[in-house]
Amino acid sequence: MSETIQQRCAAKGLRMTGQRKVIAEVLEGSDDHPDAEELYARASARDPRISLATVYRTVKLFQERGILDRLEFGDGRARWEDARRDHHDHLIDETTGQVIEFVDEEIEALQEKIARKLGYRLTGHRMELFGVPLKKL
Amino acid sequence: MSETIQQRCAAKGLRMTGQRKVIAEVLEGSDDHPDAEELYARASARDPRISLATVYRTVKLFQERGILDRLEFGDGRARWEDARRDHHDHLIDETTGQVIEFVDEEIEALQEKIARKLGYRLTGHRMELFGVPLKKL
DNA sequence: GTAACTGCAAAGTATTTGCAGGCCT
DNA sequence: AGGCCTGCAAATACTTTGCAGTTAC
Repeated sequence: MSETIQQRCAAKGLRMTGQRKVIAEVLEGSDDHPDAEELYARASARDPRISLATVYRTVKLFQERGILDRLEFGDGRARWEDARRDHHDHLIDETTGQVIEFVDEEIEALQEKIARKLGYRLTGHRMELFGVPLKKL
Repeated sequence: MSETIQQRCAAKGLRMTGQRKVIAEVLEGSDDHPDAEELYARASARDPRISLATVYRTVKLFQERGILDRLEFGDGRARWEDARRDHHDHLIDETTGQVIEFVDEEIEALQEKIARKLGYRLTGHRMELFGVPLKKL
């Protein structure tokens, strides 16, 4: 495993308040894609001394520091996940809202190829397969 | 070229009010990705007899009928484009917000392959390359 | 000690909706 | 004619922010 979120926060010199610790722990223990409200619920369960506003401020801060990735699944709210989770992509079933994680080696190469073709350089791994109308076979 | 938006509306039996005609025309004449506010501005320029609420209702209706695609570029508002535009994908520069359209044959095959692997079937062509941190070379 | 952080509530965006009147077919 | 559509404004949903008090370092 790679460093915990808290370790990365410390490495970046972030002041670790009680609230930030709790939010970091919640995120470390999540392998799904919680939105702010859900994070707030999980964090409040551990420590009620926390507000929704702080959740919003914290995830934004963590994202700016590259600790979290912000995801959008098309339902109008932002979702969050540890930027250090093993690389994977998301496939969203627009009818059910189901999120499927997957990995594909070709995507790695393709990301690189397309970016290069367009005169860009990839500095991260996040990619979304987005908005594909799907039906179960 | 394929059918106009208005033709597809008629084919689907949608009542063509003055407002819907104007919005359809604006969309037919757009090759970018306007949001609701921008569509409202362009439509108002042609005919001031239109409200923002109607723009929202109309794009939602058109999307449900498969006439428009809804895009999300990570800035919190929905963007719209004709679902019949030539197939292409979007690469978003998260720093500048710049949207780059591109086409890549491998993506076609990859979409199909991944969907199949996961037990899904693609019924459309829309895909987004999303959330990739980029830097100009 | 002091600058950064937090809770609370109010403000800000983007989008949706109830209602009374207007317009396609 | 009759139901669908529209404008307006209020409501909703998500997120941000001003301020006064609190806390990490």
